[in-house]
Amino acid sequence: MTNSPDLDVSALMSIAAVERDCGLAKDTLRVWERRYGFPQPLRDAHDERRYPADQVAKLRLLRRLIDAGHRPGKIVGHSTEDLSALLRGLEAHGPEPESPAAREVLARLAAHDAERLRDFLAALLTRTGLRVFAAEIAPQLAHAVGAAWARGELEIHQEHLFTEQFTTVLRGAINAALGDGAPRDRPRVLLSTLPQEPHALGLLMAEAMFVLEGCRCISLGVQTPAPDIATAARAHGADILALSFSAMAHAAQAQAGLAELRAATPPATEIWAGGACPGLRAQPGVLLVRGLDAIGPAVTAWRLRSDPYEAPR
Amino acid sequence: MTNSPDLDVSALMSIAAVERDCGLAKDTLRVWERRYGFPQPLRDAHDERRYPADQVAKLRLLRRLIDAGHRPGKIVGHSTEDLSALLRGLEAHGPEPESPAAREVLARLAAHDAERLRDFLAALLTRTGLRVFAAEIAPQLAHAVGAAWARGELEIHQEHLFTEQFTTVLRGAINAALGDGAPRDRPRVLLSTLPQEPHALGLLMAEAMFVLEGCRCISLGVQTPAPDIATAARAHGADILALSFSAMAHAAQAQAGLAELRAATPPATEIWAGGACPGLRAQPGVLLVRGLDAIGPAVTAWRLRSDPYEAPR
DNA sequence: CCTCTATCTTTGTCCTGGACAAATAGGCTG
DNA sequence: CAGCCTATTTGTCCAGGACAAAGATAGAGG
Repeated sequence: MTNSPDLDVSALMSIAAVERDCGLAKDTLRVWERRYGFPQPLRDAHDERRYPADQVAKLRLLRRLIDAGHRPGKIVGHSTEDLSALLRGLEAHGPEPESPAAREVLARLAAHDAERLRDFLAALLTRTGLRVFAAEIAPQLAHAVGAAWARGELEIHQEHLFTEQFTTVLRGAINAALGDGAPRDRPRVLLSTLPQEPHALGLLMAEAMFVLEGCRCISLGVQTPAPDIATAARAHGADILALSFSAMAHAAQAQAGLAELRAATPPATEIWAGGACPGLRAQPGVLLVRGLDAIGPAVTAWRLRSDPYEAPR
Repeated sequence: MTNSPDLDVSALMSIAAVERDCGLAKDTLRVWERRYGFPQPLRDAHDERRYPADQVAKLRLLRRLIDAGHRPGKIVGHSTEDLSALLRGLEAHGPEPESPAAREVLARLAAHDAERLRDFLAALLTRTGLRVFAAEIAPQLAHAVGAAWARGELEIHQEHLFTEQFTTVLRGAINAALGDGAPRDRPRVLLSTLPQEPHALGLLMAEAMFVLEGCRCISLGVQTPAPDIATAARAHGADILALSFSAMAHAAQAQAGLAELRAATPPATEIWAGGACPGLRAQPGVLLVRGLDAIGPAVTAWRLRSDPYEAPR
């Protein structure tokens, strides 16, 4: 018998399964093996790679650390325990200590209590009003959850749960706000993110701010290719294109995308970029809107620019 | 000047972009080129493949036809027009050729009228009620929009716009439905999709059906890795895991993901799979729920199974 | 004539090992 | 300390070969 300590090899994950689970491309997995000697999968009867569960676990940790800014070559040699410790140590000293609201949210996430999480968010929204909630509380909470995830205190599914509940509450509030106070006709704002940005939270917060200013908002959701955003801008006669870039976005890619978009869009259409992405810079023809609080004044300025004679409301 | 008829090559799609867009693996794209002589991408300055838009469009058609049961070798030689005709022929045998509601939605999308599109959807919902809307109208509309996109009649941004408006309306209705009729405690249903499935519409429709049955729903949103879904199931004490697979999903990948999920989840937790994905099959430990109408009876059956003595409401 | 089984063909995925540009780090100078 | 230049790191691409699983086809037997 050959299957004494090693269970049947075919039960282990194939390279395709690992790619799905860890988000590391097959090519990357193979080149790491060649260069760093890790991972070191077994081989099945067809001489194909089979990854034991512990190696997959380590790969997941590596992925998260790399996303957080570490380099593969520096950390691939460490033990799984060391990596966990590293992950925990990250952002242990955030700029903000952590608001009571954020602590409450994290506690409810830790308890997997979806309903009470949503109730809490809804109550917070009612108490503070949409403006304060969207401009101050929401980014704070999103940041706290992101940081907790990077520290390894939250599982991915808990982040998903937060996103889902948060989206529900905020979207509901935006719709309610649309009801009272008929929006003005202008500016027409088209909101989206570029293909490399799958996070919808920032976009939603921005939409809330625009709606509060009485703008006419059209959201395309996330990950619209630049040429399609440009086409949509023309089709809808948009005055402003609002692009959101989360903290995880890559600044260089963002700049390239914005340049492409600027080139494809009529000059009369303004492009506004914002979000927590570090290193996001203004460039010719692209207005950088730093923070959600800046949206209101920017819209006022736009209205003055566009029609100085219309009295402000 | 070298850029006479051929625009800049670097604007064309890379092999990775085509993989994302068409759902055909890089290896597959290369081996097709070698075997069938199609696609035949240009090469950029680094001798890397660059795919013109028309070839990508044909690849999308091929993908759909293959999912519908055709073999690559038999159809790869046909022209784009022939393939469109084939695809139309397939969909002509659908249950309805195209409902008046679908035609109306497509018309409003064509006019880029976001607000009237949403008003129309909301009115439709009010008129028919959530049950009929979610179970019958919604899939019909989603299918019609998907088909129109595949036929090249809609731009991507119009599909995005539809998704966004549709999500808003349906999510609002689900929340309203949560208000009346306090849900029963069981079953607890955890909803999500696997990483290869980014479409949220099917998931949302399913959630509506579960909520109407008085289930306690927890949605993780889309693209949760299988191990994380399993962890979440344990954490929430879920009775049922509901997975959605859209028409664009790859049946083989879906099966593999479901098998992985089944292996990682306690046997007491049921796994239900559904959606428009062609070729989706039941497998040991996974219940195939064919169509949204089947959710109600399936929940009733679950309740009988789980507690035969509790009187049905 | 239909059904089941055995053989042939098609097709997706995996493999090795090489290459290279983009991103990042490190060192230097003003 | 900021800005520039160089070295290293790292992800992705490539070619072309191999093979098993899935699908089609043909033949045997009811």
